[in-house]
Amino acid sequence: MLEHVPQPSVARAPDPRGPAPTILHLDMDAFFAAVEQAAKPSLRGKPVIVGGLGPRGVVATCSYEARVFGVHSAMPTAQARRLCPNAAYLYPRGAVYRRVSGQVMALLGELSPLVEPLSLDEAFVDLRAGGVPPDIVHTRAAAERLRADIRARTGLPGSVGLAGSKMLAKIASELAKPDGLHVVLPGTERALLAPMPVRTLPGVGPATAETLRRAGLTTIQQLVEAGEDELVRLLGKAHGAGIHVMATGHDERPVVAERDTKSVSVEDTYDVDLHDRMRIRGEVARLADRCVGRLRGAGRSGRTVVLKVRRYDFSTLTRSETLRGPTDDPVVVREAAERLLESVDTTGGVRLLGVGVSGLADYTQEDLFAQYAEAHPGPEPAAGPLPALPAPPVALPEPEPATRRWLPGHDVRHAEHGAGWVQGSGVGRVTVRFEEPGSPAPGRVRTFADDDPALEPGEPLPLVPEDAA
DNA sequence: TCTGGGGTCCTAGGACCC
DNA sequence: TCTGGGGTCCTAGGACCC
Repeated sequence: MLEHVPQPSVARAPDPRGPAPTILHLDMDAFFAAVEQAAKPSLRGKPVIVGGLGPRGVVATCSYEARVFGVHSAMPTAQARRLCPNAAYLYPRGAVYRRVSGQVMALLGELSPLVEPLSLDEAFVDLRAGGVPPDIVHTRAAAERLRADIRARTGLPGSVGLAGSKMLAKIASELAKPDGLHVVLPGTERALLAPMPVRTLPGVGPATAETLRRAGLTTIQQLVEAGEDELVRLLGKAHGAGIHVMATGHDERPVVAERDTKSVSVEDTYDVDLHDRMRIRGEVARLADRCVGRLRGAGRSGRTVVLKVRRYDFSTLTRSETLRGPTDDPVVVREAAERLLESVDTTGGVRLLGVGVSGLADYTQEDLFAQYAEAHPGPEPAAGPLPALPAPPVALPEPEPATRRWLPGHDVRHAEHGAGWVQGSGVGRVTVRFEEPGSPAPGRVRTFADDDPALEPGEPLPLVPEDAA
């Protein structure tokens, strides 16, 4: 799991105590919830929970005010409602988070060409590659400037860890939260790690932690004392060795700027289990089309089609089929997914279906068609066995028109009252709070009929006026 | 009123080839 | 003539991450 690649050679003599803290890890604080609080003045200082709001939804992110009640990420939303009934419950606004993330990543790009995003709200930066002198004074100054720039540009707090490796930089940003900076000084790494729980190490999740606990190992210090051989015995070769290396404070993984996407997938969990086989087939076809839509959006094609089924009892299985060549043809992917479904027993009901494509190539169907036409001049492709490739490029079916649903948290505009967001809806009514990111105080609340012609979906507004940066 | 959605990487067995 | 050994591809499942 760990790649042991030597770091680029250093212009200065390396510190004998360990590498200078030139790896920066940024982690935005409660990102989705913080964006919502910035966008909606009435929510500032209040518990905010962003996630799936249906009967099977889970919390994606919650504000610090909600964490006080015991709410956390990945908790079922129903449980969060019991713990914190007065929070604001909002559907995620993915487009807004992606836009803000783009602003943050752009600021990181100004620090160094070596930026490795881990998600919308997290990234590693190799400061040395950005020409920041590898000493604590300069790296600390760069980190503080970054935090200030992020706040000025987006209005949001972010925490930063600085250390000599990715592992320790990430641990440091966790220590820095909320809205702080933590630097791991060279030579202090092992003492910092020693008392921490094994779960602190990347790659140690619930299963590994339980295996280690049964062996009497709960702290990182104990992992070091157990030794590599024992960890390999407990966890297997690759995992055990990797965990041992990290427990001793070593982590040579380089910051990698551009990772290639290796798979594309979509999945849906249904509010109630699906039983009807025709319905299930129809859903698989829809998912295949959505998956191909994403695949094409990325300008890619793929060779292996994967069907995922989660049954009523949460048991999950996958079936896959590898085609002769990569495709981005919705018909090909749909038919493969439907074939795979034939081998799956769905009696008892299905709670989730998913379709994915892996084995990605940098081609679209149009490219393949052009390639084929070039290689096989003539009116019709031969009907021979090998190149199943080209029927002419197939268009994706039009997505079904978006039904007008008023989801809590989403933006609306009223002909008379202006911009606002949905607070709640039901029984033919929708309640809207009229406020904008720059509003000085909580906005006023109005309730409308949910088919009021004066009300329409609105565009999200910038958190900070565009000219502020 | 249990358990989302989007990914990555690793393992292990069997097929197949040389 | 009773059982090679290595390498790659495919499939399925699982752990982990945010």
